[in-house]
Amino acid sequence: MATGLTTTAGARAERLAQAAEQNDYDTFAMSDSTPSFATPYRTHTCGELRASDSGVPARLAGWVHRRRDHGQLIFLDLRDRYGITQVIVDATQAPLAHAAASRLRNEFVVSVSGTVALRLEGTGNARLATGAIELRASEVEILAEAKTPPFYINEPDAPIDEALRLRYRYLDIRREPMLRRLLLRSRLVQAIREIHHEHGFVEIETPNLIRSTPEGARDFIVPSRLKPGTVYALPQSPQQLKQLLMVGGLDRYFQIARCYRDEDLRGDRQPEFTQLDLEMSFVDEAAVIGFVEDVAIRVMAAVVPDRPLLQVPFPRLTFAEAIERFGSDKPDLRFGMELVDLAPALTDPSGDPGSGFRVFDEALAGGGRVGAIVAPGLATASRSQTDELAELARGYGAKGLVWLAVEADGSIRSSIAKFLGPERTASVVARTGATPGDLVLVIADRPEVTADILGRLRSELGSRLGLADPNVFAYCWITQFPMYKWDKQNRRWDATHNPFSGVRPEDVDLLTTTSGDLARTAPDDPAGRARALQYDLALNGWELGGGSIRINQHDLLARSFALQGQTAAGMAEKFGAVLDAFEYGAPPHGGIALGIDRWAALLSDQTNIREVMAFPKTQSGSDLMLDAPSEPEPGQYAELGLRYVGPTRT
RNA sequence: GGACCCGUGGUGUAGCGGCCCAACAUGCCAGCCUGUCACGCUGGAGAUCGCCGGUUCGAAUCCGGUCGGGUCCGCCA
Repeated sequence: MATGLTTTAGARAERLAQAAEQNDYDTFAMSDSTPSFATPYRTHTCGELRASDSGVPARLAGWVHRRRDHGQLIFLDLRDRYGITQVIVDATQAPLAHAAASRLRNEFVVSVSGTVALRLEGTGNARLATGAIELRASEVEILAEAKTPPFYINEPDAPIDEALRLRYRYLDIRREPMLRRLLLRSRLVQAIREIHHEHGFVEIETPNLIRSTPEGARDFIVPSRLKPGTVYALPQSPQQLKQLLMVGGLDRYFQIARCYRDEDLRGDRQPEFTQLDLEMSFVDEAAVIGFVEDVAIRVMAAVVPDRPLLQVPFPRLTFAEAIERFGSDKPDLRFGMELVDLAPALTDPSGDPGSGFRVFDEALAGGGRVGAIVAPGLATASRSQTDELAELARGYGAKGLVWLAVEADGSIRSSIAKFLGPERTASVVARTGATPGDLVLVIADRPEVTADILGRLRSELGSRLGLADPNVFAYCWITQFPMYKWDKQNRRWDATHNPFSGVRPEDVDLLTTTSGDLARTAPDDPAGRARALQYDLALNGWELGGGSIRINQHDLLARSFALQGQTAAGMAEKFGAVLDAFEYGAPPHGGIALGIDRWAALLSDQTNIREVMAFPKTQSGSDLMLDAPSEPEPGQYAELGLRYVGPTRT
């Protein structure tokens, strides 16, 4: 196959190195081509001129980054998105230009004509790419005056209230950190587009006004004027549409797709966000994973060529293994601190039943799990610090938190030492591998709850203790997700990912119930053990995205849907188009969707996707710049046949 | 839906019952300055401390509410 889908790890690594060499991106450069930026306002950009240009006449346009007025001599730092060039205006050489320069203030927009000249001996500025030269001004034209900005444009490190930055986002974007991140994001998307086109993918736009599709999240809805009383929904993802494109024979589709979900926001969640959405026909799981891994490696080479990848090819963990070892389906592999199952250490070697600590014994007797993580260096934690950790654990749903501190001299301080006795206390500590100075944190609960809480503690402590190398990128694949999770409220199975996700061939026979009737589900059904052809890609503890090989056979789909409590009528209601389409020859297909915002944020070392979005919304969903959302214009409700009745209680 | 944190000249902070008609830095304005690059020097203006209410002889400071922003839980691929 010439698509790179079957490349070996070695070839992939080689290509990575090669790509890294070829991509020598300057901070401000947008691509490796160098288009001309000359216009009537400028002959060059502010990042372009070098010593070799000295003597040539030039005209630059940009914003006044800073002005240094020495009386007869005025220095201007002229800025555009390509860089900064020093302009010098000499009253004795160009009196008119000097008069204009005297009027200038920060952020005025000017166009300056003059001659490129080497700077005087010893006055070069090594911090500027253009620092060897300056533009000796003959004419200074003010293109636009500017009010004093509400915050510093010219100090990249200045802390500024984010609300203020959002209100004046167009000014924030002038600042170097935002500019750099938006350029990085542009390169990210560019690299994605390039590799997809190289591999024969077709870029297709899908509509934003669609029918509500049950994806799990709340839809944004748009009332229809032409059909009063009905609504469109904004897509939570193009999921069904891309599957229909596969039925349409497109074979390889991708899109940089805007998606919408009306749920509460977080640092890594905005109401509208962007996905790399792709779907391929006639592929298996390995083919999709292999291609997407190539995309990711290519992206790294194009965007962050000198940042190390922890492991290539990316490690692949099964869901069960990820939960077992890290308590998370998106583990941060940059540090260890793996979960330890304490059960074997809790049995008294003398054959005495139980651990001596009732909480542990009850958990184990009920099929639960007693697990631990080791926090390096935290043995000196004070009582109030361990209390704080216990409070944290309770916030994650823990009933309590047991800790054992291994003191510098090897002795063990613990609230439950007296229950366990010295022998079992020692064996517990030995099992965790904790060494003097470490703090062992123990949770006892149902297995999945224990894993979840320890996973969250691991993640939080990893960040507090700075265990992860911030320079490294650690990708990993999580595979073999369970097909379903038990929905307690509705007493039925619920797709963990996507109702169309395929089942692993060896687990097809598990798609049954103990009752024998697919409509009468119970939590101990074999279906609960069925694993899906589903995969997630995680990066540094963040879920970048996930996908699956879809079910393309009607009877299997019907079976899977029945387990999810869907009646034939309900299916037709919700998925009519896809089900119809599948009657006309649906190829085997699968794909993935990756969060572009999260990806760009991680590659920019940001913990917040707002930092890589030009115009993001606040946590309460407002756009502080446009002041959205706003009340409709008079008549808009009437036109739609709507009336506002005020907030309703749900 | 819930928990917690923040809101003081343009900006970032200090002040946390009276010493505050509020301090510092920076920015802004004016003047001076021919080699600066966070230029420098001199002088000046600028805040009823998010808003409303309460406690108190007295509130930036304490309490309640509210608005705005953030972090997290729930929610959400």
